[in-house]
Amino acid sequence: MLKEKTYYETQASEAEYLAWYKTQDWQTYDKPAMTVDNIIFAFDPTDRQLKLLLIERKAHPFKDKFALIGGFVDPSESAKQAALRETAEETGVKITDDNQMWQIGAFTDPNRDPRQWIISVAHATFLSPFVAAHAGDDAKDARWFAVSKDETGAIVFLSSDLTIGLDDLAFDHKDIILATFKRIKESLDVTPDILHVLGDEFTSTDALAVLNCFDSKFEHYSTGNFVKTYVKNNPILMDTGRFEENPNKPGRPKKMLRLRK
Amino acid sequence: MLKEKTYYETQASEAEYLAWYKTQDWQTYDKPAMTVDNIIFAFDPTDRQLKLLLIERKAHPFKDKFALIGGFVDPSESAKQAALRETAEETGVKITDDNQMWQIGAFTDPNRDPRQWIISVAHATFLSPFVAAHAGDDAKDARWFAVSKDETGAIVFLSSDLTIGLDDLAFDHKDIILATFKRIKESLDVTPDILHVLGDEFTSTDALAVLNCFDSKFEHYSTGNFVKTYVKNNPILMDTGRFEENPNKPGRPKKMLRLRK
DNA sequence: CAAATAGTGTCTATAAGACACTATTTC
DNA sequence: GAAATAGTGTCTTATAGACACTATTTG
Repeated sequence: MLKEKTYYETQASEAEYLAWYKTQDWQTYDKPAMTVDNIIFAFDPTDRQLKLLLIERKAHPFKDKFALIGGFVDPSESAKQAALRETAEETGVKITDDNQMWQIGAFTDPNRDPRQWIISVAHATFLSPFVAAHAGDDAKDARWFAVSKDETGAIVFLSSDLTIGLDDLAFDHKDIILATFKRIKESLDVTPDILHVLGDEFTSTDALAVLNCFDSKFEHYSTGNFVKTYVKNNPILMDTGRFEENPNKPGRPKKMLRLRK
Repeated sequence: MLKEKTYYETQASEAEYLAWYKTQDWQTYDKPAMTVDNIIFAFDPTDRQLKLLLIERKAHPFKDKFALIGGFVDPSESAKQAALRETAEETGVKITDDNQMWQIGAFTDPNRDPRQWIISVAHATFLSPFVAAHAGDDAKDARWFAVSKDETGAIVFLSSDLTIGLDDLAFDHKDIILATFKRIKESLDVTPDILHVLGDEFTSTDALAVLNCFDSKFEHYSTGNFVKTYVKNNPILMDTGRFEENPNKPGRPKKMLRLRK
């Protein structure tokens, strides 16, 4: 028997090896279930704020806690394909631009789920357009939370009648979200893909509002310096030449910008 | 039956739910096998070059191709713990500093392994000290390759009698290595953890040699400008006040630098 | 016209990089 | 002293950010 294995592994052709491999009944290693969790960001045009989609869990474990959107990965798809599928199912939005979804990483602590060995590959999604949230089967509620910071600088999520902190989240979603914010912040000057939440064209004011959620250096930035640094000199943003239509507000018309390809 | 499930999921306490959960015979989702692949970098003091550890596969699939060090993840450990264990097994070096190993990401294309559904969580390791390579059971050979570039700028790996390119590697290890180089390059100015391959203390010349493998902007950098930018002004490196011992070479004695904590 | 808002111009401090010059060692 | 190597000083240029000023719109 060992001879046969050695023959196919080292003497036969790769095609022969693979054909033989499928016929064998392998004693396999233990395997984890694989899920994806999706950190979905979008920009709410009503109040011009960056928001994060969370669901309130209906069932144990972590009943009544808020959690990221997630689901199992199918054997025929990659983690990214699963995350894209879940995004389309949950929001109705089909992400087309590859830069609108980043893999953040695999979260693999064997105790991260109290039920069984379940790993999760986290993806951050920069959704556009903004759509209303609706709860699926496993959720009591689904809603958009504005991304904000408390007095101590910790990330908090605000909705009309509820404020939640990272410690209020289910599973290891605190870690996942922290890793996501760290990654987005570190990439901001090079690949500010988070701006995809603003759609194809956007104003410098909205861009600053979004960037400020990740790096407070933008807080005291004038639109003037922003445009100079990120549009005139840098290869990141560009001026479309168009202006905002129907602002319904006083003020000089805003230039529409977009990400360079 | 459905009533019982609903009761435990939504009415019972979480402890009761989990106790009940373990008694159930769940029809599970298909699960992938989970491996780690390890991109192990080290600095060879003999020729003062950054090197990458690859093994030559003894058996199908990808027989005779070079590949990253890898192995299965145990249900009791995280992917990082598995990668640390594999590193210790393969090299004898026990990594202690958390910054010496980064998770690069999960590689989950369902066809990445021709045999079955196997995902891999890639980790980059900045090994120190440098140790000789030795082939394990599944390898015909294990060796250190100097990290270099060909005329077109593509990454190539050099050893005394063999040059291999990314397309010569097994599985999707080309993608894994490309993602690793990209990530290290992007983080260079903020977290140059790759310099851990140099040990606790190192010279500016060696640091430049390592950094140059990831960003060619260091190619025409004088040690003078390097020290000014990365040691005097920046919070990344610092001068230890000591000098290199026994250089056995002409030239002004080299200052020893180290990464700030 | 006042208020609101955004974009431009200008100045200053800082930093990066080029490069000549100095320092220290081996042979 | 010549060759090899590393570190320092200085100059130029580019850029970030502060901030005053200008532009455009609503009411």
